[in-house]
Amino acid sequence: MEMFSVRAGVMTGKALRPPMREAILDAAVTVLGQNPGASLAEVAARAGVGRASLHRHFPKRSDLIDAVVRQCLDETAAATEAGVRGAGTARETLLRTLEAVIPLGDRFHFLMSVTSDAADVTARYQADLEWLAQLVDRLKEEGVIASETPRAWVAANIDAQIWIAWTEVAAGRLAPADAAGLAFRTLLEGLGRR
Amino acid sequence: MEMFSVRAGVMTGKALRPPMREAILDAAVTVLGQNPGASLAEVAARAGVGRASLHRHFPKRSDLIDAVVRQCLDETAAATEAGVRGAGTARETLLRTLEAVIPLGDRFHFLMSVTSDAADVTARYQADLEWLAQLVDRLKEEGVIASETPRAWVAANIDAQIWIAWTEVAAGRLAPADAAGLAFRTLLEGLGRR
DNA sequence: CCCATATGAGACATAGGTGTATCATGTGGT
DNA sequence: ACCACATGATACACCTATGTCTCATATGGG
Repeated sequence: MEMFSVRAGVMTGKALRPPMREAILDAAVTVLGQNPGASLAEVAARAGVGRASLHRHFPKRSDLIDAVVRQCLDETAAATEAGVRGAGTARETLLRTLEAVIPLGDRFHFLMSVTSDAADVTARYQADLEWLAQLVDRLKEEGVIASETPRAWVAANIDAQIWIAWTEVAAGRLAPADAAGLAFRTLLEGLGRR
Repeated sequence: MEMFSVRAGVMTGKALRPPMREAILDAAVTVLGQNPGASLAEVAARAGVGRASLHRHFPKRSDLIDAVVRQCLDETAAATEAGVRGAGTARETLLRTLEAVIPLGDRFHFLMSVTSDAADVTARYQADLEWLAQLVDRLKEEGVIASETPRAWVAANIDAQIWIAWTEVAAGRLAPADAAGLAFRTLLEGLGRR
């Protein structure tokens, strides 16, 4: 179930174990995402490291939280950026964004359930919300979405579809390849029969 | 912001202050709903009650949790029952259920975020899920929803619409009278322009 | 081979939450 | 007026999590 994001190991040909910092962050996303009140001992155990080592990299609990939030913001930002990069209609951008973001559902969920009071974190969070608002406006301009629909309502529905799709995929009830399409269709056309 | 559910005061003509038990349960829904890890001192303070008195009514934390979960189950069950009582199409039942359940969004959210291991609680929870599954089946039989759509997907979307609608109402961005209709329309027709 | 560095394990003090007991006060009913 | 009872405040012991420290070990580079 664990998935290590291997970024090092380029220079040397040897298979490098991911740095401890990465292992801890990955474990924190999983453990704290399921239970925001989990102890650092649980996080350390999941990461396969000693609790003392965890404190060496992240002296205080809030340091760990902030680092995880920043990583989640990095990953989701990279995903949404990739979705936006290919120019096209807002409708196509929405679909590409769903495809890119749904696999990061656990990251997404973590950002929802945890609050960080670091200044840069809240700033970046606001930026993400602003970006989403602009996408909604473009969808309205293209006539994809009725302009009377409240922006907050649309944004909340997009978030919800991402979360639902990831949950269903993670539960094994939905094929990963089908997730984005189903979320896209449900978002725009609902569950009603055409 | 507080809303006391007055059930006593029938025999006597005097205006009775709601029993302490009710005040504590209401406070627990609010406080523990926002932060499941909140301390009992916070709950007691919100209820305007001493921490010792809280322990007299609910000796252990788990007792309080269980009591809150049971009350939330009672309230949501009463609401859904009212929605089902009036015979009609599944489509009408869904709309009535949304109208009845959305105002209980905080209760609903509490049931989602908190886990209780009491036997009767899990049993009633299963019963609620079963009820929802039957409603989904009826919606499919009537042709309201495509029969290929996975049951879990439909159920998750109904839950999401309830939560979104309550959140928007609570935030003051949506009129309570509009909530159920908007959720109903979004659920069946999506956000796309007709 | 030797050494710098990082890690794991454990001990330790501290803080905060939980649960219990006690006591003074206030309220309602008789 | 009196009494039974519930409440609030306080003190207390207990437990868990946190954060710091020390020490033995291993690993990797020079």
